Amino acid sequence: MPYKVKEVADMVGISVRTLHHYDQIGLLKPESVNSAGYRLYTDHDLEKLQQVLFFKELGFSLQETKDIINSPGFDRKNALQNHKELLLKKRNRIDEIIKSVEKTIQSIEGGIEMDNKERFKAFDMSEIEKHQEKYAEETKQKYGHTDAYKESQKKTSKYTKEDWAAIMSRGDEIYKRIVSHMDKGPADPDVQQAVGDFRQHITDSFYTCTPEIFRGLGELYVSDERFTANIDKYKLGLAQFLRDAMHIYCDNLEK
Amino acid sequence: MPYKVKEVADMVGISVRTLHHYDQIGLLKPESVNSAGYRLYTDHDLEKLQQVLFFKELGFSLQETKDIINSPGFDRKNALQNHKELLLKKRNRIDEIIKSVEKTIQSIEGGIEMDNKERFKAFDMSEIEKHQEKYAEETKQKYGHTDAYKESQKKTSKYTKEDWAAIMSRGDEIYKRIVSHMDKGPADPDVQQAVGDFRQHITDSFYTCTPEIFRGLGELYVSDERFTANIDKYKLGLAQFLRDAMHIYCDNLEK
DNA sequence: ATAAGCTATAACGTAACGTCAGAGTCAAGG
DNA sequence: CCTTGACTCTGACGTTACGTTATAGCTTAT
Repeated sequence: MPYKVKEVADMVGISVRTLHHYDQIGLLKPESVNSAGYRLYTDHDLEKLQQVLFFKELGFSLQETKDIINSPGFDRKNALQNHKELLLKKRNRIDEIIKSVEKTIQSIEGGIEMDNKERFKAFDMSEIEKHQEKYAEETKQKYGHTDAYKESQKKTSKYTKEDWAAIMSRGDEIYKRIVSHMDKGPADPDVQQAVGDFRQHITDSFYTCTPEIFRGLGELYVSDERFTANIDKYKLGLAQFLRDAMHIYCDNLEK
Repeated sequence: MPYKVKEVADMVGISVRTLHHYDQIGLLKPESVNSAGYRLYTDHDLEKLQQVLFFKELGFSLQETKDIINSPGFDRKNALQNHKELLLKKRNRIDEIIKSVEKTIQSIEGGIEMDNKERFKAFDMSEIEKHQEKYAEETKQKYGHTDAYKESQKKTSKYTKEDWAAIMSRGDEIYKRIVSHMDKGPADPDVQQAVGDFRQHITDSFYTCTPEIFRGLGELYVSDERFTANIDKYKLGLAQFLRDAMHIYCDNLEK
């Protein structure tokens, strides 16, 4: 009943290496592994693989795909609706390019010059990219209202003024420690140590900070200017630096 | 009148780095460069860029694209016809995927299982890939340069100055050895031995030198005066002598 | 029991750029 | 005339999503 790598690979038209890779980065881990270490995929895994291929077709990176389909708020049906819309846009783009090809042929035949705006407007991806970003943003926001959020609400509701002060001071200390090591780059052991402490601090004070959430948090620090401004008060560029360091930290966790 | 990098980049919706890259690999070099080293693109360059983007859209690698559009037999109009066909296939593929998405939605709503063949057949690329290969093959043949050319490009691209020096010196040595035996005629064993070494040298340094290619090369040495002149620098008449010796060598191989 | 065909991990390679760093260029405004 | 900000250059290392190769263990049919 379970499928081995090559069976899956042949069935869906991808390489064995691709499946290995997806396993490695934690995007699609087989439901089980036998005693010899062979990966065994179930129908459920294939369903997930289909999802992955949809996202891939639409130009999402594997990391984004992973973040989206693993987020607690992920709604498969809603995702598929979104896919359909994006695919329609993609088709429109191809139609535009086809028109552009036809026009170019005509311009050759008729000896007519084509102007440059005309020549390149069909390649425009901004519409599609916008939709993608919106989509990614949407799903990210959704999980702001999930378990982590609830847990946080519950914990913080009981905090006294003194508790808050302690938490803020601890955060302050960690930020400053990171700033003091900034010159050594985001991958530096001391920085990574501090980043680990930071994650623990969040888990202790607010909610269970999973690697996924932690990564998302890092992204937020650069994408939301309110966060950026607040963090950069410690040192200009800290937000970006922190995001990078958190990213590296999460990457290392997965290995 | 000429455009600078950023102007082009903004006009077509790609990055400056991409243009740098295309220049670097020789895919799209600007028509001119000013005294400060600034790249200056003309309308003609933009036309070529449009071609490149078409090929890119269709999934050709930059190397393939380069080979195709630089080949003497390249016919722009014919290429565009081909593009149109491929784009139509691509659109069909997207239509299939859209159908697949719809079916998946239905299967969720209806609680119906979708079987695995069904699930993945839309992602199939074989049709498109086949067309691409056919296309690439077609234009390649027109050129006459085949795999040997490609192999040579690949090998030689990695050579350092030292490598080149070694190769040239080895060729030099072989030529001189042949000259030293010229009085004994092209069929002489020592000459034939040297000719064999020469063929091996070509295979090692450039491309798999089959007997057919080797024979053709010999012909080239007398038919193309640039080759003749170069070889006759060692000794007047060497080119003709070498051709004869290579001819005999190949005849002997076939027996 | 042995070959053929599959599996594993590890590690290096590749394509098409992205992303700095360090330095020169150029047009507009003070 | 000089400065400043936006633009340009050339390296050169980083990244993504795998491809490729090497080495070794497993499994199945003859």
